[in-house]
Amino acid sequence: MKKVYLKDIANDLNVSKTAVSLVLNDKGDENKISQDTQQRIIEYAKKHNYIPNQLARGLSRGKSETIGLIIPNISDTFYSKVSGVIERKAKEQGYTVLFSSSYEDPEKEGELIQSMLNRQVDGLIIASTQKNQKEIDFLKKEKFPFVLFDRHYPNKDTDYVVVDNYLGTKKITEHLLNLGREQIGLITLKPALEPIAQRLLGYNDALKSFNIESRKEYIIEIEREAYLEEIEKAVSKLILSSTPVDAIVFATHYLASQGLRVLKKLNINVPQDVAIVSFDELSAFDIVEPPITAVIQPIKEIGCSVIEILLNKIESTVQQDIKPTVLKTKLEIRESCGQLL
Amino acid sequence: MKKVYLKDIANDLNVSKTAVSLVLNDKGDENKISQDTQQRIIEYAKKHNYIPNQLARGLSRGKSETIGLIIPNISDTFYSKVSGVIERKAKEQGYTVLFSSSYEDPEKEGELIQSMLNRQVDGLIIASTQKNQKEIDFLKKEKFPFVLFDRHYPNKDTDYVVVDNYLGTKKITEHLLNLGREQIGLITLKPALEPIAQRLLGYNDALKSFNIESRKEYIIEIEREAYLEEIEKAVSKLILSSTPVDAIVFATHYLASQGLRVLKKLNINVPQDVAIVSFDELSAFDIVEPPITAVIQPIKEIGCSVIEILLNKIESTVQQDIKPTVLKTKLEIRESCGQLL
DNA sequence: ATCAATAACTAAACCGATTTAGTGAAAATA
DNA sequence: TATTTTCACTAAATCGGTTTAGTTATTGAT
Repeated sequence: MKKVYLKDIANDLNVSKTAVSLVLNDKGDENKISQDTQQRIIEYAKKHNYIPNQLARGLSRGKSETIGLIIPNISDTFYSKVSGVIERKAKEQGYTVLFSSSYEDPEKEGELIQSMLNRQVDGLIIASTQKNQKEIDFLKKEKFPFVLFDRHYPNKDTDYVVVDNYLGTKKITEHLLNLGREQIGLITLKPALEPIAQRLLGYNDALKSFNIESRKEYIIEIEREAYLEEIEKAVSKLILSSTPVDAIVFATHYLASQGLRVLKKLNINVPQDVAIVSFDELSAFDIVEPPITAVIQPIKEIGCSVIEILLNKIESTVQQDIKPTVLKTKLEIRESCGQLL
Repeated sequence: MKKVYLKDIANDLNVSKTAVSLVLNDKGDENKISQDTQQRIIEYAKKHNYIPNQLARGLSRGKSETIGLIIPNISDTFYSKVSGVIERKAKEQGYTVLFSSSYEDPEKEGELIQSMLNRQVDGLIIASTQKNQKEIDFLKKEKFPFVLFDRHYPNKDTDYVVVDNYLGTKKITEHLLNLGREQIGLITLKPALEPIAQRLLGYNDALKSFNIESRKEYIIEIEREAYLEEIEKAVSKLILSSTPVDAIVFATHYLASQGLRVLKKLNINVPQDVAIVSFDELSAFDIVEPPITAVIQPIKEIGCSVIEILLNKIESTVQQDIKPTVLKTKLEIRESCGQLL
């Protein structure tokens, strides 16, 4: 069975390509194609399994019904879950998703944006490395529809969807303080990224609100690329210091799980010796030993907001306002903080 | 700054579209375009940030440099990790990945295959619901490049990449038997899928090789959609039976983690009261309580094999043989099986 | 001086749709 | 009866590239 094109249908049925195209795009009625002809076209198309070529379609309509998704890493549970939501919602509206991971490489991210643009995506969703001011400016200037999520450029006026990283971290830190912990360490990443910077602020402000001075040596900023090794040093330093901590805040789920791994290895009792909390979680955090208290990100809401804003921008003809969305996190209390001291 | 097209470059530089196209596609030399002209074209393109339209390009070349990835669920850690590998490798070869989740719905999967085809993907990667014989036959008949992974159609002659589900499950079951466990239950899914069926076989054959009779009431097959509730019943049944099990094999990572959750809730000691093992794992399985013994799938190898086979098919002009790939799993022994009884 | 070969291009067809601007015939209106 | 509307279509341009089949002008060989 040979592939069948619009032209073939037109030829075989002795009608014009125009008629076929109109009918198959549900514009037969408004263009007064007779019911009989419509029937014949639709039947023929179905019978011969006509598959329209989206490249041709996209080219002539200037719209590809595709959106580009650029994230740091699809293997990370947070991004894979948000991606799942985004893809499902996009599909519901007829869009397909092209995705690529930047692996935190700004240059790669820049290339990906270009590559997505030349693939004529109708819009872009980016969890950025935050080092591509130029590309973002370009998108803005061209009025190209895009939404940032998870990480935004705080000095740029763009649409974005983030969670309240500041408040989330403040909440978990205060939770520790409320339980009587006072020597609280923070293991975080080098704060190049906005959410990470916000988490540091939240930690500091929580201490401040309890009149506890933030100690430089309690705050350890790790290089992401070498976090597996560095976290071991970090934990040891906090625990074996002359003034050891009695609690540790981990700024991401992978820092927390690796941190717990190290604590177990060092035979430190959690939460008796140190309490731990995590910003963001893994699905197994409730069955690890001990179950880890964490601030949870509203995955579904993030994905839904992102896609809603983007599709609005793509499909509405009037200029949409730029609207930042900041979602609330949720504190999930488990046993890794222990009871009131 | 207006968008610049091939035509514009040609007009502004007083050369033909042909020349511009050839030069920008690195075919200037072989088509004897003078160095000078090449220079001018390349400079102009760079200066004006020329972005070729891939839809147009794809349309005229009959190739989109895109591959389609259809999986049950991008949010599942196994698929998201394999997807990560696939996307990275694809990108290295200049391909971008379109992805969509079928959520185990065969009808949706069928639509996705059609949708990918009309988007003119150059090849397809599918972790199938295994209920789309028709579509698979269609792809075969059209000689369309595709590779199945994780789940294949055992009665169909196609390329696929899977792990040895049979042997993997046999290994973990035998591990339990070697430690002296004899009343071994299996919590698995309704065996519509090939890997699940294979896991059941592996479990049964392990028992057989130890001359232990497989008991019907020890094998519980769960409906995937309702696994969270059903697993509770399943575990209770195995544990509270008049002849309770002393070990449970879980056929997937999510069954295992949910199973452990339930065991904890029921105050059953693992591994003292029951040992547990899992086929496939979550990244936190080493820090849950107790750490769960599991059979590990070689994620990276799976992804690499898939993409290698597919790109080979896409890019080679000669017909490639159909080649099944079966990869080995690895047994990761942790504490959830305890010591030799 | 003549013919073939080569260098440096280009015009135009083509990919497979969508869409604009019409067309001829029949029906409705003046 | 003449004119306008409506009906049921269609020819051809267009989207933005790639590619085939030439075309000149120049150089080299005989």
